[in-house]
Amino acid sequence: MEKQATIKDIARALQVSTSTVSRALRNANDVNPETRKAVLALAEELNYQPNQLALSLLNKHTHTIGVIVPNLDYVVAAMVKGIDEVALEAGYTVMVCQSNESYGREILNTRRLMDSLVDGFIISVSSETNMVDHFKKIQSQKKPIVVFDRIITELNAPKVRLDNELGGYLAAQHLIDQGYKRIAILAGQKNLDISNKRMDGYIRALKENNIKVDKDLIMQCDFNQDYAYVATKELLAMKKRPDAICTISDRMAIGAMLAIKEKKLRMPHDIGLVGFNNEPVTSLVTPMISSVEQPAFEMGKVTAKLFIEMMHGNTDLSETEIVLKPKLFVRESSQRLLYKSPSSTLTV
Amino acid sequence: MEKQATIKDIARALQVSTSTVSRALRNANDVNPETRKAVLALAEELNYQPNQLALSLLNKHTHTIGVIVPNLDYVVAAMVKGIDEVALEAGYTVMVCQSNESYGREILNTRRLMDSLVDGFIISVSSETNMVDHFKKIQSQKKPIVVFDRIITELNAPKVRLDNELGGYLAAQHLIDQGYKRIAILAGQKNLDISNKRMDGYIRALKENNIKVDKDLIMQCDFNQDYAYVATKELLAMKKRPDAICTISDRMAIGAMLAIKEKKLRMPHDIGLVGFNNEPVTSLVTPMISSVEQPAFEMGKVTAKLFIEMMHGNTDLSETEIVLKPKLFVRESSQRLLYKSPSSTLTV
DNA sequence: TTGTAAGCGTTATCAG
DNA sequence: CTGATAACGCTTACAA
Repeated sequence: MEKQATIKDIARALQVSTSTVSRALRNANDVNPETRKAVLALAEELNYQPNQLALSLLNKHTHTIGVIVPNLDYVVAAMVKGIDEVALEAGYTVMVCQSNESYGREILNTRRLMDSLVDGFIISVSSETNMVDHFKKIQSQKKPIVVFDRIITELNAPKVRLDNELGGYLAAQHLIDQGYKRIAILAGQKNLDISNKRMDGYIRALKENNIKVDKDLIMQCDFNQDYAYVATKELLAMKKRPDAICTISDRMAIGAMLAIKEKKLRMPHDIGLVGFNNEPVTSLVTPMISSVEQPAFEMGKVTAKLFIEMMHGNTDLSETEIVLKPKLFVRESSQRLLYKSPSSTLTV
Repeated sequence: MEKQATIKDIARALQVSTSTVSRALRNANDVNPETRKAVLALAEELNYQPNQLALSLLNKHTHTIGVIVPNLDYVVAAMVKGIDEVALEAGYTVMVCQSNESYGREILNTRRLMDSLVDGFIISVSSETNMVDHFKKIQSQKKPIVVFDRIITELNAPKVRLDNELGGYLAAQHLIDQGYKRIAILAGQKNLDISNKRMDGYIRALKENNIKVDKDLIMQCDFNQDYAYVATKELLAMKKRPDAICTISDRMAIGAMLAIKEKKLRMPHDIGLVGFNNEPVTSLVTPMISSVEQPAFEMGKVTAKLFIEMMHGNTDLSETEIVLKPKLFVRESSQRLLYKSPSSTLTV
């Protein structure tokens, strides 16, 4: 069982032509039962596996999907798992590459995957990405792209995303309902659609409730915990500090929480907090953090299904945009109405 | 720029043979400068990219590594990131597949990746895996395998792993140092080397300190939080309940913590707890959980390097086993000596 | 310096 | 029912 056996080996051993072997193997109808049996037996014995490379060269497809994601954080991992699930089922293998939030890395990844001749791409862009030339190049070569989660509007491709605007709205509206008046938001980078939309939702909630939008309460910072920590310290140092904070990720919420604890402010009494993603950690910290959940696994599945559909592609899906709904999970960090006093039930 | 341009297109356009084009493209020395210039210019214009499939078919390698992991949890994601880093640098693209802790899925993944003709494999086995036939099949076809993290001793392949025994030892010894007497352990499944080794370390620590090993205090349960929660409840219901618990993952530590809190026991006063992995969550919960750190990113890098070395493969590395050292991070959950009384400094 | 032809593993088309 | 032959895109002797 040294080198993989090929059709030729079988043909030679059986004194027939390669085409006969090929036919026998694929159960074509016009082959002598005797011959077929012999071929099948030998194939089994030699542990014959068709060389996919040769097939791909012939058929021009590899049954492989290139997935490019900015990182493999909790939510993204869940999305990837969803993609994986559906892809596997449909007979596709998935190549996952991380851009590490780097534009350059993303370009490199796309090139590498193109080289590997994936059949198409499923992409969530890096936070640095605001040009799409590298993706358009893919499309110009007729390879389908589906964009998900961090979509990029400039690209003409089917999209699957969360209703981020609604997510931001839900968070802010909830804080308003709880009686908070000066609500700040830790938004992400300016060029991320995902951040802007969540911020839009926040703004809409304020406006609908006739609360003036205060630019000073909008912090555009990096997605991560440390930046959020710093930004929150800034917010809390203001003369008129906010009495609630929306964030667009749980990681940022954690950063904010750390800054809040450092200031010895009590949640939800002195200040309210809402995260985003509904990671398990939100119900592990004290107080537990309210958070907007996105159906990550589901999103992955939907995206992969869309991709498969596109591959089979009769219909034009380029205008398709599937929007999934977020859901707010209310926990301690924002329920001011429930806890009038600094009750000890909050800290176990 | 419709279909990818091929060497033939260039040849036809320039009225030369494909071999000339091929040579010109690869800067072979025996080609007319004029011709070469023309070829290069046209290639550029047509955005010519060599078809890797054809090359692979010819050269029998794809510059692709198949990575199979049981899941994409925090630590694993970090390892994958490390692998990715090194692989990319070395010109390899990585195909990450999750087995979802399923033996069947793992087999499917290996077959798929073999079909995709990856050059070799980097593998961390599923918790269900105790047969290695599917891996031996790979090896019989001369594809290199490097096993990492969850290694499987039955397989004759280079291995990269944590000194799990030491990890377990560190945790238990620390608890002993803190004066805990009845130390339980939540170990993982029996067939996971990783679990057994950590348990061995725990046992060694007890023995070295002349503490009798009590079978009842050793719980073999699944890796996850819920099982750990249940197991801990059982432990705490014993007539002579343990006064400290070692776990082999932070997820399990969290499960244990939940059960402990439910019982209204105080950490570290009434009971000590140590986790494993040093995930960020350990310092976010109250009390903060001591945990054994493994250099995950580093492990990924080392593994990939070993793989690359194996590919270039002159030397026989099959006996190689690289062992990385864990490090204990001591936090509140186990520092009994520091906190004599149920001080409020523990809960913010 | 260039072209021809064979080969990588497979399938499809067309004769026989 | 079976066998040549060409083709997928590329490289590489070998010949010219």
